[in-house]
Amino acid sequence: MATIDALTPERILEATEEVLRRHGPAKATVVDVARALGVSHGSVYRHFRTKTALREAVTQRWLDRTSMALSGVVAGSEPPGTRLRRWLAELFAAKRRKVGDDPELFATYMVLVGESSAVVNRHRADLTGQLARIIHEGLERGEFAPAGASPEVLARAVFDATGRFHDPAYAREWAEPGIDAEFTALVDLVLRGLAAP
Amino acid sequence: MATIDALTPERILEATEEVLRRHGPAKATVVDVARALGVSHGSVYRHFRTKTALREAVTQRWLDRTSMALSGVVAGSEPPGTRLRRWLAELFAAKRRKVGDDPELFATYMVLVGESSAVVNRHRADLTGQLARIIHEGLERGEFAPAGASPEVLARAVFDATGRFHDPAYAREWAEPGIDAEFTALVDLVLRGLAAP
DNA sequence: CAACTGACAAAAATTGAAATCTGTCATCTG
DNA sequence: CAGATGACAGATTTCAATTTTTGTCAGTTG
Repeated sequence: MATIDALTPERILEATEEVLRRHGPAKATVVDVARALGVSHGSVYRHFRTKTALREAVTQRWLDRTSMALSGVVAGSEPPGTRLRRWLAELFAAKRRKVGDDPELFATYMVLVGESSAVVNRHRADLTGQLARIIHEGLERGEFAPAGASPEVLARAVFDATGRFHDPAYAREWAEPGIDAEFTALVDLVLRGLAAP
Repeated sequence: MATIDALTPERILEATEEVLRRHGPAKATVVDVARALGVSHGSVYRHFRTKTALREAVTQRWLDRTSMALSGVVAGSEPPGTRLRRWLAELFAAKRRKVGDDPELFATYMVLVGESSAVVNRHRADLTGQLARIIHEGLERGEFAPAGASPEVLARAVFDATGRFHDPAYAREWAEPGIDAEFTALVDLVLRGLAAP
C-alpha cells in the first residue's frame, strides 16, 4: 500500500490535470486536487509551494508534449524547406487540437500567457530553438540564403511571422473558413523569404 | 446660440472622445457625455442609437486618422519595396504612439477587438487594401515576383506576418528592448519573400 | 413641430457581508 | 522521524441587495 499509494509529484500532476480538465482554471482548487487524491491539501503543499507552481507544472508538461512531437520533425531527413513547412503545419495542427480537445487546459495555458509566466517563455524558447536548428541546416546546405542573419534571428522572425497560427490569442480564428488557405499563403511567403535564389 | 450650440453628431463624438480619454471605456457613461455637452442623455440617444454605436463611431474616427496618414505612403513615388517597408514602419510607429499617447482610447479599441466589432474588421480591410495597392504595383513593375498569388492574398499574408507589430494584443511587448531589431528582421524576411530574384 | 427633457423599466455594475480558498505550522501517526 | 493532518489567519471569491446606467417615450418648449 505504502509504495503504490506514495504521494509523488507525478501523481499530484496527474490529479491536477484531471481536476483542471473538469473544472477549468477559474474553479479548480487545491482542495479539489487533494480530494481527488484522497489526502489533505496540506500534503499537496509539501510537494508544490503554491497553487501557481502546480498550475505551471501541469501546463509545462502539457506544452512539452507538443515540443516533443515537433522535435521528431526537426530530426527528420527531408530537405530543410520541406521540414520547415511540415514543422509549421504540425505546430498549427497541434495547437488546434489542443483548443478543441482540451479547452480547459488551453484556458489554463492562456492564463499563464496573461501572466507572462516563465513557463510560456520557456516553451517559446523551445520552439524557436527547434526552428533555429532547421534553419541552421538550411543555411549550411545552401538551401536557405538570407545574408547577414543568424539562424536564431531568422527563427524568431519565422516564429513571429506565423504567430496567427500558433499564438493562443488567435485561437478563436482557427475555426474560421479559409484559415488553411491563409496559412498556406503565409508559409509560402516565409519560405520564399528564406530560400536561396 | 441655436447655430453655435446645435447638437450635431460631430460635437457628440468630440465630447465622447474626451470623456473616454478621461474615464476610460469601463467608466465612461452616456450621462457623462451628455453632461459634458450640457444636454440630457436622451438627446444623445437621438443621434446614436446605442452606447455601443457611439463607442464604435469614436473608435472608427480614431482609427481612420491612422489609415489616412498611411495612405500618404501608399501614394508615394518611391519603389514599391521601399514604400512597403516605410508603410509597415509607419504603421508600427502609429500604433505605438496610440498606446503611449491615448491609453484609454487604445483600451476602447481593444474592447472592440474583443467583441469582433465591424469597425475593427473595416479597419483591417482598409489597411490590407492599402498593402494590396503597393504590392499590386510591385508586381506590375516586376519588382515583386511571387507566382500565382494575387495582391490581395499577398497583402493579407504580409499583414498577418507583421501582426506582432500592429495587433493590439501585442501592445505590451512594444516597449521591450530589442523590439526594433525584431521588427527589422521580420520585415527583411517578408520583403525577401516578395522580391523578384 | 423639431428638438429636447426627464421619468421610467429593464439591464448592468457596485457593494459589503458571508463563504471559500490559500498557504502555514504545531501536532499527530505508522 | 518522515510524512501526513487539519486548525487557523489572511486573501480571495461569491452572492444578494442596492445603486447606477441604458434605452424608451410621453410630454414640454421655443
